Amino acid sequence: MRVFWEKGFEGATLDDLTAAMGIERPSLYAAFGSKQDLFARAVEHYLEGPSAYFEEALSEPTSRRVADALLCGAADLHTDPTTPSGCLTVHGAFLRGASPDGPGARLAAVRDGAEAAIGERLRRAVEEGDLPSDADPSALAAYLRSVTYGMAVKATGGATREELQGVIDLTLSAWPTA
Amino acid sequence: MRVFWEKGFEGATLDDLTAAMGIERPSLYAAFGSKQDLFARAVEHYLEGPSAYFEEALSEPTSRRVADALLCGAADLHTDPTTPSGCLTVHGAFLRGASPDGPGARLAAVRDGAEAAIGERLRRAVEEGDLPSDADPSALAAYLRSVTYGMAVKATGGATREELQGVIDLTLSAWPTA
DNA sequence: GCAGTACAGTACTCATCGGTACGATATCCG
DNA sequence: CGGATATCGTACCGATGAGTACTGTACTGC
Repeated sequence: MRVFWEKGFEGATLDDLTAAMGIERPSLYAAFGSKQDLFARAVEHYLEGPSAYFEEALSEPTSRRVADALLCGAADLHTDPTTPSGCLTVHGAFLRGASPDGPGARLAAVRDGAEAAIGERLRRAVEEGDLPSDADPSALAAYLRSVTYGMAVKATGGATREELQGVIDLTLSAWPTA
Repeated sequence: MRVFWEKGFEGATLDDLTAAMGIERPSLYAAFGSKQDLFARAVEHYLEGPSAYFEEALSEPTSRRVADALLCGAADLHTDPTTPSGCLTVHGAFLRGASPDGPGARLAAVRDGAEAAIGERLRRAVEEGDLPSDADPSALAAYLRSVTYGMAVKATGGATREELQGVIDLTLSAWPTA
């Protein structure tokens, strides 16, 4: 997973992958079938492990705390010194092949699903009166995702957690209150 | 330029490039030297052409108008139907090689330079009283760049100009006033 | 009209990538 | 202890990428 995270799908060669896993190529193919299948498994692990903050964030009681948890979770993850910088799913947004069943499409679905989930959560917040009735949950979700993507790009380029905190603070200062 | 813009440095093959230019490989090498050199030229043209909105935006009279022009210019560019989606420099943020003189490093310098230029402009705005004295120009610049990068990622994934406008509106609602 | 030169295009080289066949080695069961 | 089997690793294959040598042609200068 870390190899894909660090180098992306195309940047990760089989030599990289086998070296990181301590197994040889035939074993890898016996266990996973293909590079694409292995990547799919890596994405699953990423979503269940490092990116698990996401689901937890959606469970926060107020929309503002949801937003804060999403942004801080992403910033923590993208600058965690024990893991590669940046975001696996954002890294995968720039794949050569655009085949509808390829890894790029899968990641696009993951990203779209995440934004939709945030939108749903914020829609509930409007219903609960936690957000003003004229707030646009979809736009707020797109905003949060944009900032998150942007932080991933900046983290890939070497931004620090502190810099990203400044971004988060400004982002949240735009958050509407009921 | 368009080929690199659309496919990135590594995604653009020599066949793509020669086909787009209507010349053959040896002519390309005679004229530009190498793929990297050609890419450097493409980046120059990108900065001077499509991305020229940037310098104009910095000349806007108020910091808020600077921010608005930067964000709208980026959104327009990234969703212009006559050009590839997304941003050449963001696309290049995810290159395999990390060689200090490679195309990745060059683009990183471009991105860092852009953020620094925005920071400078906003610092001036603080001095001029156009921004409150407790505003943090660097943080605001990082915020603008994050949103811009995020819009580029979203545009690459197919976001529309209208969606991005929602992001811009929210982004600017966080803008401090003197 | 002819020699010299510059150029365009074809076809090649070398490296690397994803994926696999095959031989060597170890393991398990009778 | 022996043989079938499962597993591991080396070595290979076809495809594709960047970069280049070579040949034929057109054009210039005399």
